[in-house]
Amino acid sequence: MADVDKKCVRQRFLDFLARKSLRLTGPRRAIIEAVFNTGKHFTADELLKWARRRDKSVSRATVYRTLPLLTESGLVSELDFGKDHKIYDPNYAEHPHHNHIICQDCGKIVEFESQKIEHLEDEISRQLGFSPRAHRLQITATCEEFRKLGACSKKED
Amino acid sequence: MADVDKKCVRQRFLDFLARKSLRLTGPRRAIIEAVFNTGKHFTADELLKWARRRDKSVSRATVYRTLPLLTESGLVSELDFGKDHKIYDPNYAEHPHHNHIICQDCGKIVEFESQKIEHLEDEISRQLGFSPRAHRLQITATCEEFRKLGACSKKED
DNA sequence: ATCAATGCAAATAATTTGCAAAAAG
DNA sequence: CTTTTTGCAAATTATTTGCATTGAT
Repeated sequence: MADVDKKCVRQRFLDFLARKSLRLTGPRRAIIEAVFNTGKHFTADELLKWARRRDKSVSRATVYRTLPLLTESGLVSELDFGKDHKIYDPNYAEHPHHNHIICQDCGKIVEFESQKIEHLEDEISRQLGFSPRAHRLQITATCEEFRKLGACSKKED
Repeated sequence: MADVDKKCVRQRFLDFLARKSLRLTGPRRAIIEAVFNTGKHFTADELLKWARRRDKSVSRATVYRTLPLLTESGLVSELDFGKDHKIYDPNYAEHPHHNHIICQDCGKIVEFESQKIEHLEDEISRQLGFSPRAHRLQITATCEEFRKLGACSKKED
């Protein structure tokens, strides 16, 4: 993601705040910077850590109060992989229809899009009497590289 | 689902218990009956309620300790719709590859299968260097019937 | 008898909330 | 100044766990 895009998305969120007459405070600024300077998925706890690097005083409560604003703005989406915590995805604005592959070996989350799958989803939904509004497709997989080499170059952290 | 199937699935779970030398106790029996006598998705709390109809003494802890056995057996699957609780699906054994449509209007969850989508999922996974192990596809939709008539005959409870 | 399974109550852990103080517009 | 936002600590809620007791094999 180019720096222009990051700036653009951040600006769109600032506009969102302005539109709702919400105030741009120090803690909020730190959280926003943290969110839109990463391309990675993150948890509430990670976001708190990142935000505190910019402003030591940011509280956990403020992070939890800001996350709903981010998802409401449509610029971040909430993921759920069955863990006890939610994962947030800052890549929603650029690719609103993307899906996820979660690697069982390295934990990495890879994103992909498919017009074909989406078209089939629409078709089936209609047949069943529904109008699709959103979809979530998650594939759990093992990594071929890991199977062959016993290690995975995609491994994070 | 025919009664034969229910009996069959229940029997498969009893076999699973035997294979692992796990004991068939009263509370477990009540929980098993409750699970395999419904075709509906359920929460831990609902299962507790149903099991207690059969055996008043069943404790919440036992329900929570039995659920992992059910999923481990492969006869029930765990769903996650981003709510604060998990939902369990007793229809896994018959249709291990099914997907879900969640109606925003009436809350109903409809199941469907699609070979075509699954084939595309496999293809894309391979292209990205993965071997797919499991997949979860959830479509959130609105109900056409509701849109036209202002009411939804699928509405549950 | 032996060891797994239970109920109970207390413990977890992520998230939410009440409230008085601080800061934005 | 007025209203929103904050940090703190306490509350919430689904789920898990320690432990003494019960029950299946």
